[in-house]
Amino acid sequence: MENITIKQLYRNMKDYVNKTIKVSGWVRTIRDSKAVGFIELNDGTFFKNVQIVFERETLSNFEEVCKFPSGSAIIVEGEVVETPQAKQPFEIKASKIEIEGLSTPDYPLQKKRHSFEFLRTIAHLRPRTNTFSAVFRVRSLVAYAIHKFFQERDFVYVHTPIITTSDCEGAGQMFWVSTFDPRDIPFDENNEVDYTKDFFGCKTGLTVSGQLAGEAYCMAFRKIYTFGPTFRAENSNTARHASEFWMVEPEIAFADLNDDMELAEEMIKYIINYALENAPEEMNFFNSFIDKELFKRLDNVVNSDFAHITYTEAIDILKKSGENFQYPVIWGSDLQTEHERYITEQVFKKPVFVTDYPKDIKAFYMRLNDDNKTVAAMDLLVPGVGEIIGGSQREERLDYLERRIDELGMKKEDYWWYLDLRRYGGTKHAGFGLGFERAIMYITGMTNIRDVIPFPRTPKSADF
RNA sequence: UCCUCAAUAGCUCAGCUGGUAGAGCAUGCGGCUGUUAACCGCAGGGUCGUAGGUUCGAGUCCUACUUGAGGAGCCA
Repeated sequence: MENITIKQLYRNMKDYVNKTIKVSGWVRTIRDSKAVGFIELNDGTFFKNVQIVFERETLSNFEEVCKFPSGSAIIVEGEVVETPQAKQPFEIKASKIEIEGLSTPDYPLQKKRHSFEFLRTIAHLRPRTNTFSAVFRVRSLVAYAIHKFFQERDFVYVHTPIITTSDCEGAGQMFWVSTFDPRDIPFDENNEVDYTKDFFGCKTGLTVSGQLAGEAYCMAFRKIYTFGPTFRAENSNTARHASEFWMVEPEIAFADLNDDMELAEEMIKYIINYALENAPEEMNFFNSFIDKELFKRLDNVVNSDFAHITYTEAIDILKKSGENFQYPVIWGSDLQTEHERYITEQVFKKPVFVTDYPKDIKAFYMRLNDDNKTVAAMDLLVPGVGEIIGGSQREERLDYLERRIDELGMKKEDYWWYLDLRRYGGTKHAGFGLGFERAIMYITGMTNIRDVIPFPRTPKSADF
């Protein structure tokens, strides 16, 4: 007998109607009465459940089935029957129900709403709930969409190192990687930690960004992207920060900041469309139960051009807004969250690129503009989530880059290979970093980054 | 790291100005000819986050700590 997935059933229902098939999955709930019972069965392949009907008269183990606790894994044989009047389009009249793995009555997932906080404490079971089933299927699809988007455009996927000596200057605190015995760390004659005795013979950490390495491959393949885990040891306690997250970092050669923004906008629209087209049930669920404005917002993103504004213009708008901001609006200081929110949520009500920030608040590798005060940087701000992308045109002029490294008191030797890229046929080039989880939050309407990562790592929390 | 709030049954919460704990859901048992967050009846279930303190008496007041949430900083 054919073993059918619930996805197949829903997608090609007509092929199975009035046929006897076999399905297997996990019991979400069971309701029973004297003569008949109903099982909500989910087999993992599809967001929706299939309803299994079982009757005392026709099922030999009726009593036993009634007592299956939620969560039990079962195998069902039965006939597919159309039910046009009912809530669900069809159901399965069971002729045989076998237990594969029994659950227990203390199964933590009840037939009721659970708080996301509680579900985080059972992160190993939460993918069995509607919300997390939807989140993580969408996460998977969007990851695929990102590869698809870049591969269709001839980008080369580069695996930049996870363990690295490059700390990308200011991108964030690193987790250090060492095989030292923490109770017995060797020191040199200056009483400094002697990293020459460590595993790699130097100080190493987990990557905070693959960008610098990405640039090297960009200078060979022209268009590249990275997509991998990123680690930041920042003591950030917000709904938008995690210590381990995934980042997408494309880098394009012979390209300037405008090309960079075009790419970013095209990519965001592409992945949103991909989710809407390939996970309609999940997206409908988000729109109904997580964020009632979701479709409205996403439609607005997909169908409108993103706004563009320079940092200086943004300061101007904020100053003239008449809003009573908690933090003063001063040219030269970074935009505060309240400022960013005002611009993207109140002024434009859609994604906004803010460009050309003062050089002193941005990283050393960003290209100096002709005004000598600002750099060719861009942040993409979106309503609700805030900064979802940060990018820039990179400084390709060797003398400018060296001068900047000196100004900031950094050591040129540490960047020898990065400077080489400018020495040996450097071109203008640009790139950006997309916070993958922030994109998932934006697409699903989930408001906490801990709920879009299977087993999230945040300060004081690395369970599972 | 800072500010604010929270922690009571498996879950979600109530518990007033201090007088030794309650509901709904879940679970168990029973009932119900088709339910769909099923319904009806009965039952079991709590050293009130931890450690101190004030008090005749603390879930309730005070202190510290832990964990969580929201906001801020940092960023993606």
